[in-house]
Amino acid sequence: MPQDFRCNCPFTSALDVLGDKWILVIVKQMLIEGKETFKDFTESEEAIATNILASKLKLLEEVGIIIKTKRPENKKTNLYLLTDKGLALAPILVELASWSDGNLRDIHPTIVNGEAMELLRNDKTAFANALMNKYKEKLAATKASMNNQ
Amino acid sequence: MPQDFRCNCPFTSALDVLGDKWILVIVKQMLIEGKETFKDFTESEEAIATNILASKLKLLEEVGIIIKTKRPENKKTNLYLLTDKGLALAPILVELASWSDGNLRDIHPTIVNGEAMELLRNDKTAFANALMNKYKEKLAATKASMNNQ
DNA sequence: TAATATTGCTTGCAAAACAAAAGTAAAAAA
DNA sequence: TTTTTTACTTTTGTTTTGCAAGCAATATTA
Repeated sequence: MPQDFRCNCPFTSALDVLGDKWILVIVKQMLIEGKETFKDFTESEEAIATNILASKLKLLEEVGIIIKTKRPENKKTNLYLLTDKGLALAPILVELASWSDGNLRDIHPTIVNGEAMELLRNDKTAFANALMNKYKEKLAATKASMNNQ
Repeated sequence: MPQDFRCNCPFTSALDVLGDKWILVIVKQMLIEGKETFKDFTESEEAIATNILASKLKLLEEVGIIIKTKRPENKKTNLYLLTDKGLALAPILVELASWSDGNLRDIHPTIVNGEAMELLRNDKTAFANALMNKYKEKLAATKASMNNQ
């Protein structure tokens, strides 16, 4: 199923791809929590069911937000990594968190409010860039370790 | 049903509220296309079904993103207006459109690419602020016309 | 004023998406 | 070589979505 779009509106088209409860949560887990294997995702606090995880990972790969690889020394464990298209979602995630921070605490008082949130509040663009750079470094390290094998 | 949250993560919590195919499309229609009545929404190009529209409007109201009013001279037509909490979604919408612009054209070449998109590309923050200010002016005008009656 | 149209829904039903639990096959570890 | 781990798939519901029709209250037109 090659993604279907409702119309030519850029807002709506983004939601045709990203508009559900899981897609961006998976991207967040990769970008912020460093998850990269099927098992990693099943162990997250959001507790996604394995059948849904499998279908969403497939969709993310089809759209080009992630790629699926393996480390040369391990034939079993798949590695799911963000592409540039996936990394470009960082500013959306940051805006989502910022909106929660400012507008959801009245109906959901236990939303975390740590040091990272302070940084995010202070400069959203810088926060998003930091996330992307950190992930790019990780990607570079992963690639390097693969070539060493 | 008072909104349920999966966990205390600000990213995930935003998606608990906004993560579906319609919520942000309705907000977009209000903020960008100036829609404000039930009929307005049913006539949009995204063609939402009336039962889904009704349920989503209810949810948006419960969460506090919109309010439902009437003009004093018309007892039939409901007016749905964005609250501050709803207006604060503008930066998210802008980031979504920006991501589409830069990352979806390969699989969806007919995404619109007009003058507005150029402005958005040029300065996302300014674009979001302009949207919010324009809507606030409209709100002020609506309120004023109500007091005149 | 009576008939007609409009607005804002609700209801019923089929299809698709989501979810919990269990099962499975290949690879890795003991 | 047995056990465990990883990455799924399958099965069986339940919930959400979507289409079509219906309906009541208000507004408009004749």
